[in-house]
Amino acid sequence: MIEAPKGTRDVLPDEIGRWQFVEECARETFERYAFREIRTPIFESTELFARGIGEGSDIVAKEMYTFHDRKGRSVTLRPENTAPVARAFIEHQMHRAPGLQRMYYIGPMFRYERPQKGRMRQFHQIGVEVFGSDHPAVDAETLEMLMAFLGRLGLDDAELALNSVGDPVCRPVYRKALLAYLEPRRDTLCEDCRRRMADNPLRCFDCKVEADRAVMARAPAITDYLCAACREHFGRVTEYLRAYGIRHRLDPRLVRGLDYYRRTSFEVTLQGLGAQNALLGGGRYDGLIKELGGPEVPGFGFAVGEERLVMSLPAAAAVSRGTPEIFIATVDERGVERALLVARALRRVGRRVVFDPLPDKSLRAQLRRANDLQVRFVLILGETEVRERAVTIKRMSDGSQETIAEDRVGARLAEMAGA
RNA sequence: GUGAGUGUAGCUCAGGUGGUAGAGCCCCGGGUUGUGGCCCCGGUUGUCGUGGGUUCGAGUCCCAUCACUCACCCCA
Repeated sequence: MIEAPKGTRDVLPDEIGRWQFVEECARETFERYAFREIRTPIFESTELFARGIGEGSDIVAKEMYTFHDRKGRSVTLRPENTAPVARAFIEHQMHRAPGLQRMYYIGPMFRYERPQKGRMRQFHQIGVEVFGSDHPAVDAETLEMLMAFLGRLGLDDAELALNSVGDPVCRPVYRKALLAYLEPRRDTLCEDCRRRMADNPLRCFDCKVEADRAVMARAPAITDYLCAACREHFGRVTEYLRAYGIRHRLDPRLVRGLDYYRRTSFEVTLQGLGAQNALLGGGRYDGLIKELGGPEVPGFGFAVGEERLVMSLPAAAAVSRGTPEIFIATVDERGVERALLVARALRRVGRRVVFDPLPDKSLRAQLRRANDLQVRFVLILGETEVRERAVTIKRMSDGSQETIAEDRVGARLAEMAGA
């Protein structure tokens, strides 16, 4: 049997309502803030991610789905979408448009990893990007939009953690200070942390080893090393958040894995997600456009893991949608032909009609099926009805039924449905 | 890439110490020769993940392999 590839899965019709609910909520919320959708290719030149995300990041180093096309070009299934959106921004000279550019996207991403709870090789992200301003109000307003979005989904226990990771002026200074603290303690740290010290000492803050956490708790905090400009920016962001009344936790140990982040960095965590408790992450990336060969344009954005979102949705949000309201039952071939015509007439006036051509099944079996589908009405087209050009309408809620002329069915159903 | 756990019916799972498979749900039919839900009666459903080995005999023991799950790494 051929099965879905490792790390991929089907979202079946029974579950799709939750996905559609989340996506509609996202579109509606984001568009209130003047964000517009952008759709970029699902694969890009490998170089885009190597330069955008950073050669040293785990994503680029070991998690990309990279292959060569028939002409030998190296292409990669996108592992994230900020770099592709930035690429599109540059390619289409969007900095020449007046004002800020605000975009959102919804779609699949790919990372070659061992699957576990909340982590798939093909997963989906809902994300937004704002280009063209480094004003802290952009950070604050986008965060406010994010929290509004989560609120509409009923995720009230989401926790926002916030930090500033500095910029190319102050981060190297902090890095040096952190290493100066860690070096004398190298021997007490775990193997992983010693490795982290070499490539990105800030990652030591993510360590889960108890002893290491104690060491890191007393480590210097990046917020004490920010340059004046970064400190000013971060201060303004938190002020705006206070003005909004948005609950958040300042976490000087919050570091993110992608190289392009500057200044504001944040994530939202939720209980119940398993070991992968980050629901989303984001931040400011003022150097990215330039790095990719574009003009000096600042940016800010975040990406939500849609699987993790759907997983965390309150049960009450499990809306079933578009279910049929009318079922047509027949008992012979003559009835089938009438059923096709009656169904078309009803659909033309907007009713959702299901007709399973099962005249060989007993009426009882067909009604059982109608009951499973939870339709409100069943139209019966038996021998008598066909002969008299009539239709029997059965109301499933109380079992009552009446037989009327076929050409009056639409009007009568409208009355009954309205009542 | 590393570690642990689990693979038996469409689904959820039972099957001490080896004797060639079971329940509930679902599905189908009937109780109602044209009427759902509840109830009752009857019925179908399996290469026991795969391949080897031990044995008179393997769902059960051994080895290998694959898949899934969870965790590490890292991240959404």
